[in-house]
Amino acid sequence: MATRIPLPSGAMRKEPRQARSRATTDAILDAAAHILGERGWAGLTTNAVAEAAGASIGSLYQYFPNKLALIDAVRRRHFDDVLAVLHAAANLETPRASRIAALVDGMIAVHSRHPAAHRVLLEESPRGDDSRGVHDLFGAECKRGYEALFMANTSGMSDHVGIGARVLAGALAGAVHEAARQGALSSPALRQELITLVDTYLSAPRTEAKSRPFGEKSLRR
Amino acid sequence: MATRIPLPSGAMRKEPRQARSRATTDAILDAAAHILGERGWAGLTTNAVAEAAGASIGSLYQYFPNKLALIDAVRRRHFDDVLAVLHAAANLETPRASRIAALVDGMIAVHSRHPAAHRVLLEESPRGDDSRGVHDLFGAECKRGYEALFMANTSGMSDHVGIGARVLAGALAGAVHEAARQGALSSPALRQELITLVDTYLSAPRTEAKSRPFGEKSLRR
Amino acid sequence: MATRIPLPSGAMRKEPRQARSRATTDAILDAAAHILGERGWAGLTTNAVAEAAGASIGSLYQYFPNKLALIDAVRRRHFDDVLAVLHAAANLETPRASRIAALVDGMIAVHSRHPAAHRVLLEESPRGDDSRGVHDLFGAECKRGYEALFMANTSGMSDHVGIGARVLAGALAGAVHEAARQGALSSPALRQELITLVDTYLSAPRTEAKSRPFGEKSLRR
Amino acid sequence: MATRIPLPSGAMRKEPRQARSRATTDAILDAAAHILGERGWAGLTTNAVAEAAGASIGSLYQYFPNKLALIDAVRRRHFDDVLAVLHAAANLETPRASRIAALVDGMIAVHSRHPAAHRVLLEESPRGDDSRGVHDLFGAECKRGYEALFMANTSGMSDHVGIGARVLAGALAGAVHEAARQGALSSPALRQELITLVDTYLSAPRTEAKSRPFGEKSLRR
DNA sequence: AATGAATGAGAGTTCATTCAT
DNA sequence: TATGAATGAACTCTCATTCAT
Repeated sequence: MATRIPLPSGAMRKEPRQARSRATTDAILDAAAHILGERGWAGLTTNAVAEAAGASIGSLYQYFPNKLALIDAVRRRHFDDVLAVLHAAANLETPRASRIAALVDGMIAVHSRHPAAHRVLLEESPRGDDSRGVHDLFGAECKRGYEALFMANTSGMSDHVGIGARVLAGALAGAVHEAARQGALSSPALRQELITLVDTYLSAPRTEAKSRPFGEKSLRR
Repeated sequence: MATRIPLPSGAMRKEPRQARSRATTDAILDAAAHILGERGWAGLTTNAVAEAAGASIGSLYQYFPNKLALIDAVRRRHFDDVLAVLHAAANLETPRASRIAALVDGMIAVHSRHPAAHRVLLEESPRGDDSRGVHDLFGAECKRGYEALFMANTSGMSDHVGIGARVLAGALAGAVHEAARQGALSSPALRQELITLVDTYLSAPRTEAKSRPFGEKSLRR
Repeated sequence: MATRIPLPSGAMRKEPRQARSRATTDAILDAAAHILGERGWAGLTTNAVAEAAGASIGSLYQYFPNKLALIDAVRRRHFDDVLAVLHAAANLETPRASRIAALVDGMIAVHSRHPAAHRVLLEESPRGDDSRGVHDLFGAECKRGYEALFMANTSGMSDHVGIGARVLAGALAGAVHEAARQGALSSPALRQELITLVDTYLSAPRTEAKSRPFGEKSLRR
Repeated sequence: MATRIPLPSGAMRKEPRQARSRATTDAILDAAAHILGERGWAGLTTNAVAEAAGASIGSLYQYFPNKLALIDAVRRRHFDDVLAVLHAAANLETPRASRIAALVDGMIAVHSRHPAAHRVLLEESPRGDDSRGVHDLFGAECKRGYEALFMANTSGMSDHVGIGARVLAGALAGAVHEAARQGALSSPALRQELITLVDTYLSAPRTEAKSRPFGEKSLRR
């Protein structure tokens, strides 16, 4: 594989300010996401990305110091999208149902662009050294977003905010990825079930009592 | 040069019958799962697997015709574990709460062995040629298992069995994987939240009415 | 891992159009022929070829998809050379003796470049998948060439054209290869004996009578 | 490939005196010749030979110190056969035509056992270090045999004995190998053409005059 | 003696990355 | 600035050979 990491692998070699540069980097990122989804990590070669983007391999390295920085950038873009969805879903000025629908619709929309790429991106793929910073930063941001959403939509108080947010995040992402794998992202039934999933989970009665022994009774509402 | 004899890339070159051989192949599979979780697909080299298993690279290839067949075998083992959990959770002779607890506990247990390996295994990693068969077969089996579980634990009827089962499967796996990533698999709070997730989702009122327009009302219990 | 894309294993990955590329591929082919003659098939490693050609192993694979395609290319070049000699030797506008001398001199010249490589090339060395096509095509072309030559230089008619051409082809190649092995390719005595071989063989009286019983008499002139 | 040569690679580890051992070594040699002809040098692996011979790889190494010694033994057997044919063809007590027929028939017979193996064996395949001795010894013996045959069947004197013998040897072997490749070894026409080839070549008028300038005239009888 | 699992050097091939043009 | 030929470290896989049983 090689994966030599000579440079500080910083985000980008040069910020693309010109319109042309911007178009090139976007094309590269799109190509990377596309190939990632289509052929998986094993099929994601820098040369393949460059070719699919209509650029030369040299140009690719003009914008991204190495392969890891490239996929980090793809990931960052995906995080941005997810973050935007989360912010919308945490907006208390809209009714609860709308917020949940916005969350579900947003997640579906986000994953509709490169259906298969995201799971590879999130679940696998090594993180660039820079990512240790950037990725964790965005990961934390996502966590905060989900926690805000969790608190905004949950009725009672709960000391499970951290865990609950992660469970929600994982569950929703998992269900969407699974649907993406089956090519069922656009099914109305999926939408409805996801809403049910999120709605019922967030509606579950919770108390502040720490580690209340779980028993048969607690399962019944 | 060794004229390439494609081999069905199938399961194994030779079935390990002796105790020793069996121990070796198991060690190899464990090593592969371990490395997969520890270093991801990019870090999974056949030599690293052999070394970690305390075997020589030659021995590895005595049992697995190629790298893909190796990870397919790891995947198959994981599928078997998941399947066992599903069967237990679909057992109608135990009370509902027990079934759900068994499902959650089982999934947590299954993912505790190689916390990080499974997401890489399921979400990424190319499928061997043989996998197209074996994997899909197990995938279908899992689907059936989840559908049985869905029907066994859902109160009303629903025409969303297929989608619902997938949503449940994806959500549970996603949440568990996310927790595994955070190293929170053994947290009691996680267990409780997962039970809540599954329980509330399965308890959600469903009707046979096809594509009932989703509105504010349906979100309220 | 790089999902194996079998490639027609065909001629070349990219046709070398530029002068530089052409020089590189030629150097590689020469190096391959050289090593083949010097160290035999067992000594022909792709890395050795690349090094001998003054190129990197990567460059070699830029032009030849695999080792088999490489030796197929070497073979093809040799076939071309042989074909050219055959065409010259079948030219009826020159006197018979000249034609035969041209054949012998041509074959000696062709084998003088890589004295030992050709026998390895023709007698051994697996044929690439593509070769099945290309090689047989050239083989057929050679056969036609030899048959034309046989008919052009034989006095009487014969129903042994096919066999006779092959015998001539094999005999001449065999004698030249044997001489090459002894390093006697440039000996004038060799030239004379080869001419004698070809001349007397082609001059032998032949009749159309099928399978005339061979007896003592037929050996006497 | 490895081809480590640790032992003096002497002929054989132990002379097979017992009948059983003898049968095993013969089976191994036959298997080697068979595979060599069938799959070429690249397909000749020690494990394949052992399996084809119905022996274990361990047994093979009990009789042959390494792969090279194995093929040297195969070669030696072939040389013995050829030598026997040469001796018969040099026997002056039988009429000339019979001698030539014996040569041709013998060579055809020798190559009928493993049609394709011999060319690989003679033309290619590395010589074991021991072979340097054994092979050259047999090679010299063959050369002497062919020279005897050449002198015995040529009418006039000639200073081309050495070259002529080699040309004859190479031509005959080449023609037979070519026929073997085409699967035409048993054709009566082949036999007749080979006899013509040898007969006319040996019958060609030769003088002692050294390097008589070759011209148009010398081609006409 | 015979067996065949195990070994590991080394061969074929890929692909991240550089740099001359 | 853009290109893509060239590079070579690292990877997958084979097979000659050994040795415990």
